[in-house]
Amino acid sequence: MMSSISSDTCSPGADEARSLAEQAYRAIEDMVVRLDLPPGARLTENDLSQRVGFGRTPVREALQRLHYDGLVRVFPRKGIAVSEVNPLDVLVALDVYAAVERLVAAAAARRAGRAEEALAEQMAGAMARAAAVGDIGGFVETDKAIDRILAELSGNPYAARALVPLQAMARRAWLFFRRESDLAPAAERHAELLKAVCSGDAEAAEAAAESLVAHVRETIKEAVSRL
Amino acid sequence: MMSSISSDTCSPGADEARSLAEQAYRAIEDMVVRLDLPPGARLTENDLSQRVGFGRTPVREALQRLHYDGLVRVFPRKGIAVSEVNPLDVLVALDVYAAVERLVAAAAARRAGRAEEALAEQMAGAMARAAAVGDIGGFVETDKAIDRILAELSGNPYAARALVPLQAMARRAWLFFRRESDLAPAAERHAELLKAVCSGDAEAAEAAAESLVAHVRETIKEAVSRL
DNA sequence: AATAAATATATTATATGCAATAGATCTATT
DNA sequence: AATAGATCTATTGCATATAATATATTTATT
Repeated sequence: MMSSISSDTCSPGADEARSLAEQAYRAIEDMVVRLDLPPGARLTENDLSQRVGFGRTPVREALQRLHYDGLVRVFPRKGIAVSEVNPLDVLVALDVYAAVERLVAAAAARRAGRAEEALAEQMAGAMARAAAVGDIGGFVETDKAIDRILAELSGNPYAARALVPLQAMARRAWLFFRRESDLAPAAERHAELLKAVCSGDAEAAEAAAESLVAHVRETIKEAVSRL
Repeated sequence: MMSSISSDTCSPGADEARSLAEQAYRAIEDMVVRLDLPPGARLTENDLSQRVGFGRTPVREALQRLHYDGLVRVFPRKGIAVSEVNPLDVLVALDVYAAVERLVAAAAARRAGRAEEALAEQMAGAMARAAAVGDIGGFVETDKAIDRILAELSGNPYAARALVPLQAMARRAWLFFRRESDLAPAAERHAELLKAVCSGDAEAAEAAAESLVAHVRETIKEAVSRL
């Protein structure tokens, strides 16, 4: 009977049953973003197949998604490479990121209620703690979680979808260029964004989103100026 | 030697050698957007395989891209369906479309020069003629060409990339809901956008982009009000 | 006749095999 | 020794076979 419209455009949630291709995507995306697979690293479908334990097909499908996301480059019949982190490119991408993230933040603020406050504070706390201890893994994990929450809260799956590759790129670039001292300010910006959203003030949320992107921009510009 | 950075994030140009998967994507995308495969139509990988003349693998890869674009829905082990045109969803997507398209229009305006004027006028003319004669095929073709030109001119491949699914969705919805009388105004909006971009006036270009999206919005709202 | 179980069918998900090709290595020729 | 050609190797692109599963159909039972 084909059922009525379930609003999901695409990806299954965190705990749902996932295809091997989906698992492969998440695994490889994570390795790329966390710089575990560093920029420029050469990959082959076979390597990754064995690494994640699935056949070539799901890995190949994952790699195509990563290619669309701009995280890897495919050289036909030559191999695959993790994309370089080009700071000028990232700055260009950040313009798009800012525009869409503002929209998401504003929409989320308009829809947020008291119910979200607890979760938001929990996230802000987790991120602040991770930052204080220098726990990069935890920081990134919380960052991803916050992005998921805002996307969900915004009620705009199209914005969320557009954001996916931009977030991946921004996150990776930030991780690549960041210094130890950037952790705490970033956590602070996230906390302010969450607070603005929960307060229901759309304009404040937009400003907070802009401020967050500005921080990333500055981190990258500073790194460039050090070259 | 792996060559230096070629700025392409992804898709090959119009005339370059294309993989079967790329060809399949373009063919099926076109059929979906032009409503040749109508909303709700049931598909199978095998059907499409035979229809486009390739094996299942490239068709499957194309379908996955279309899935990410939101043009088809995949029901695991049940089949595939062309997405319905949900006007409320489209209106949500148009908010994102507007935000990104404004950015693209502004960037294109800042980078446009005298060289582009001829092409722009040619495009505007082609679209106006198609509209006058009621040549939907030609209209859509020109519309796509204009989008490609603006994306190229903007110098922001990330915005262009984000726009792809939004343009497909907006185009399809517009084709679905439009009436004969919408053709000419749409062509007019496109012409104004092109003119604003070529004039180098970023603010005017943004306004023109907004006006174009507003026209789509109105077309859809009107259709909804007729239901 | 109605219902439940069993079976068949349709379809995607995954694995694997083969083809095409880019690049590296080896060989022969001068 | 240097170079051109040939051959080998690695790698993705594509096709196809198999597995898993959802749905439809049939059959048996009451």
